[in-house]
Amino acid sequence: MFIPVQAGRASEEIALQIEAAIMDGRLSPGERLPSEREMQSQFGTGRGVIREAIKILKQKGLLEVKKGAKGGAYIRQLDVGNISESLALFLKQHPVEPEKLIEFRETLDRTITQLAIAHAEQAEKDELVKEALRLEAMLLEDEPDFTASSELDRQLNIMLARMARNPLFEWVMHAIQMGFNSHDYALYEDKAYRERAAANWSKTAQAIAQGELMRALGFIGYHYVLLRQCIDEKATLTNEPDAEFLQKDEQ
Amino acid sequence: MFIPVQAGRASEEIALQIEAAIMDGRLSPGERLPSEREMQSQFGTGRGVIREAIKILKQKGLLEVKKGAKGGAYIRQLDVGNISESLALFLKQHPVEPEKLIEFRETLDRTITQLAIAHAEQAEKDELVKEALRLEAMLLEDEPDFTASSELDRQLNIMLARMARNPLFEWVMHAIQMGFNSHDYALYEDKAYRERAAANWSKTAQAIAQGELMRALGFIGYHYVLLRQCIDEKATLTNEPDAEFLQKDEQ
DNA sequence: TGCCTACAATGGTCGGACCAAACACGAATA
DNA sequence: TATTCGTGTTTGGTCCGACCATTGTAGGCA
Repeated sequence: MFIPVQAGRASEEIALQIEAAIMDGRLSPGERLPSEREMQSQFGTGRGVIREAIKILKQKGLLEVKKGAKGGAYIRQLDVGNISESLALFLKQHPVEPEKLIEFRETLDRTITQLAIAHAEQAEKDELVKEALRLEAMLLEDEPDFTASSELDRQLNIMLARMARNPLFEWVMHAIQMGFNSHDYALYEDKAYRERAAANWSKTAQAIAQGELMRALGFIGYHYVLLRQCIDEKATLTNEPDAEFLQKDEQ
Repeated sequence: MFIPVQAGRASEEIALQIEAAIMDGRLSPGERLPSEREMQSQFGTGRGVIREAIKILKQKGLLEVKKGAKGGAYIRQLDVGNISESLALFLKQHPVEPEKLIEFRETLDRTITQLAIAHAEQAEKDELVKEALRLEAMLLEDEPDFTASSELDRQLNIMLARMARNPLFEWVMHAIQMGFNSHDYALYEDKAYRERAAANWSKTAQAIAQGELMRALGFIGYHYVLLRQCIDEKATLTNEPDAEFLQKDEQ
């Protein structure tokens, strides 16, 4: 099945061979690779090289390694998690201005909304409304659970993306949702914004359910108006002179 | 209730430590990690573990490893390549229908075009026109170089994405371009399509350069009309050669 | 029948050895 | 003096053989 290697960078060569075997279906998700000691002799190389190759593929998300008897390297079905992770890593080194992220999210939302209205089943649209109302109720409580509501917000977005009936939008949305969960939920910290944003989510969902594209787009626009306002306010608050005072306070 | 912890895994622990050091700036791009043998004693572990940790980080794109004296592991500035790669990998395992890809690309192109017209410098727009004309000239030859023209087409797309002045669009476009380079260039194989598509690219670029949004969007629409036609034709040709005449009434 | 222990398979780690590439520096040469 | 050629040192790349830790299982024992 595998061809022995001799050139430099053997581990990468081996990783490529295994990756190819996975990609063209000679190995399918759930199956197990031979044990390290066995591959060692199949490839005609040392065990360290095999281990490094496995590490590479594991990092790529293609393999899952288990210890013990019946252990070994199992082929994994890739999920969006890996993309989200590398995106998050990238964004840590290349901070994107919040405005750029918002711009991206807004165009993404608008596109997805159009597609969702056109393609989704009525049942899904009703489900979206139901969940949006649930989020609204959750956020109107006196002591909202921020973790739960952020999670629900994320799920609403992903649900909407799925309704577009195009996996590419679903994946991009997923990656964005996982890549940064910081800015968006600033909106929910302030009571005034929270109530308006929640009500707006419900209205958006209802407009979608009724097939009212332009109204839905209007609500989406308002959501981002709110978000921009909210972030601006926070920025001026923390950049004001008394920020200095706050720092001293912390020491 | 409790989350199981995979004990051991020293290499991953080390990778995390180094990654943290990079992320919070204790190590900056361009700097060099200690040699493997040195880290071996610093971490109090075997050299194999260190090597596996380095492999992980290298795969993540955080390190670049060089051999020889003055070699070693250098901290790298991340680029979009890594994200594109993981997306491409994902897309290979989860094939999407061509129509879904086209739908995605079309909305992406339209959005990017709007932003590019609004944000790009005139010089960039003129450069785009110049390159589009170059592509057109290249494709009008009797014996076009498909590799070179596909590459130029890709670069035009990425150039346009960069003009949107939002790294997120650049990233998505990059990833898409790398993820599948198959369908799009079907357009260039047939002489009739090739000429129309090339001329259309030039017109699109010119409309962008002149700030004519609606005209540009029109040309983009036409590009995808052509692409869909072309793919349909190919599909019917390869699947049932006799049914060719059924598609004739389309134009 | 049901629990428990011993065993075998497998990944994880260690240390030492050697190879191969890349660079530095000095000697030999034009 | 400037250039070229070796030669040595540093460093990653590979191999080997041993041992440890975990895990599933089969067989023994109550």
